[in-house]
Amino acid sequence: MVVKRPTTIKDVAKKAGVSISTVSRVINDSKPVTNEVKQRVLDVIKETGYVPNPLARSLVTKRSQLIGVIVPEVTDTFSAEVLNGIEEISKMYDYDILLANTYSEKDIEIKNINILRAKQVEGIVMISWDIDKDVVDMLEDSGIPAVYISKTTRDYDIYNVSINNKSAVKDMTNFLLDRGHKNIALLNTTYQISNLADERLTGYKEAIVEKGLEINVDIIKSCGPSFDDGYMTVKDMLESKVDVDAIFATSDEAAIGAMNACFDLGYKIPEDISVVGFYDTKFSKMCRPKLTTVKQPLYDMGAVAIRMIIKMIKGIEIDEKKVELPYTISDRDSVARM
Amino acid sequence: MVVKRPTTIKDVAKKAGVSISTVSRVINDSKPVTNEVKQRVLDVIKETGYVPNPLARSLVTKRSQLIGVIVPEVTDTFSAEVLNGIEEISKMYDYDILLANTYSEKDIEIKNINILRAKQVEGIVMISWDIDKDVVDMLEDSGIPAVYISKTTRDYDIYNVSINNKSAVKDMTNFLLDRGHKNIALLNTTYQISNLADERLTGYKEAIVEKGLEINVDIIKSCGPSFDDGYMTVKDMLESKVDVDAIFATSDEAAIGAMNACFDLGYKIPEDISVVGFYDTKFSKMCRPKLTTVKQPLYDMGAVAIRMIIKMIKGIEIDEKKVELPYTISDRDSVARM
DNA sequence: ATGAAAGCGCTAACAC
DNA sequence: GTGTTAGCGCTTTCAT
Repeated sequence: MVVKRPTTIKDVAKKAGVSISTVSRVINDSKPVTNEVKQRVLDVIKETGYVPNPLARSLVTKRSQLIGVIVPEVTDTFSAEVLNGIEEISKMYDYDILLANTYSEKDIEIKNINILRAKQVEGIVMISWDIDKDVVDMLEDSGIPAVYISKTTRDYDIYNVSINNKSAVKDMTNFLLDRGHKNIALLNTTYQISNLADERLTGYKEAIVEKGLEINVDIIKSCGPSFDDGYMTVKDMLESKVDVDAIFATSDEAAIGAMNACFDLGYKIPEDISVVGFYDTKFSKMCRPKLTTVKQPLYDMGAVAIRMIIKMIKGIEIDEKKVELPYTISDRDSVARM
Repeated sequence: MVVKRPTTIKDVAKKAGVSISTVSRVINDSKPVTNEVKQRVLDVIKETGYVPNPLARSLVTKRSQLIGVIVPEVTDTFSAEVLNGIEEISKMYDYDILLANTYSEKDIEIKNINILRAKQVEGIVMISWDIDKDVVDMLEDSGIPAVYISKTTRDYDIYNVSINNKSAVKDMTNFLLDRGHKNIALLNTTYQISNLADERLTGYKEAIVEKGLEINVDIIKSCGPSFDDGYMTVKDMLESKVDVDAIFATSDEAAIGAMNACFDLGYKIPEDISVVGFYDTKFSKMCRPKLTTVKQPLYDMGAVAIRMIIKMIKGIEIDEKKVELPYTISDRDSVARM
């Protein structure tokens, strides 16, 4: 395993009998070069397999061709699919992805932002459930273009890509209502803060009230996003003998937990109780019955965020700071027509 | 959003009234510096928030503190959990992760290796289902330390982290046998090549034969790794009325597909048929009954790979090129005692 | 113990 | 159109 010294611009220049600036002009197409000379340089480059050292280049241009991506959990399906979009689009623009994981911990977020800054990333995409004020301020201070992919932007004046949670929940609630359901339980995902949960709750309530029905607080539950959270919440709820003909969980995993709780207590889905989820992750097609859920354009959210970042890097004006992407309802097999 | 020019070593030197070499010595602790001077420099650094520019540093030291990670699919659970281990450990050693996705396509793999090389990564972790000879040669040629996390190394002389597939399959087959099962169907995951499938098949056959039972080729099936693959394969198999009292799928998703096929055809799990999987991804706890499966140390595989890379970068000898990590059987609820 | 100076590989004035 | 030169921010001899 011999490590050979890579060819540099000097080597190419010497071999082609030109100056290094000419070589630079050829590789960057930055200034006109006589065709004959250009060809000679190109030949040498091909022959030697020369690749410009991006470190040296970045040092002088101040451009690293690197974009930092901060995710709460690589293993989280939501993040992974968004990351997928980010990765693919950034490659199209010759950017590379510097990845950092935070476990949703503010300290780690801040630490990672510092690392990414030091590595000279040109922009940062921040995926997180909630957004901390300190983090926003810090990113703002750094002057690095930043786009958030967060479920709630709170009231910060930041660039953000998401879907409209309130109206998504409202639409799904209406969907259930239109299918004849009257007692729709809401398993509202909570994170550290209630801002997002509030938005969703509002959507839910609006739909119910507009239908002329009453809000039943006994079937509105705060509940974590995991399978177990959904399972336990529904188990408790059903055992307390409330009237429920549909369950809307604001996470697919919780919805599947809910389905399993129903099964275990002898309820049939969707005959006895309908269950719907949120996100349309791959889980939703793996359970039986297949889960009806709000489909969010995760890949596109990543793609859009990257395109925004690149615009910002280029100094192109962006009309809207907060982008809301369209969602749809994936109607599968877990909702009855009553 | 004012972009302020970052503090450089020069600024610090001037402010502290010393030369830039002294500052360099202080930040790298590379040569003795008088305590008093050191303190002065440290104060200025703190005051200005100076962070050394890693690009400039890398340019002279030839060390980028970057490790390239190539994955077949960010959204794949296996890759994501391995990536998790890689990310966490590399941060511990002050390395950052440059991420590239390949969709298991050789051309993209090669393209990405080139990009990573150009970005001066010090090492590459390559996660892939199968390993292409061209890729191996290319990586070898580049002289960049590389560790593979692949399910099969074929016969290449490469650094690889995995589990022993043959013995894992054999152990699980024995587990089923010991529980009294006699007709164990094998859903053997196939990728482009059969090398890995062969290893697994051998493990399966050895267990059966050593128990003095006969191999029944009618219940040995090649089958993709997805939910649908498992579902269809098992549906076909059960409809053809073969004798089966257990199904061993070499992927969790296929196993869950298998479970669903059983349900749909009226078989109870585990009473009528036991089902087991492979990997222990999060799916295995989300289905009912919970899936008994071979648990692989995915996080650790990433961690071990990174540690190997770092050793290689430091020029430390590595005793074994191929590391096999221990696996266990996660015994949950999908296997009967007969 | 400290400073001066060279140079990592490249781009971008500036000359000609 | 092409070459010369000055840096980018840093580490590392080499003097002192």
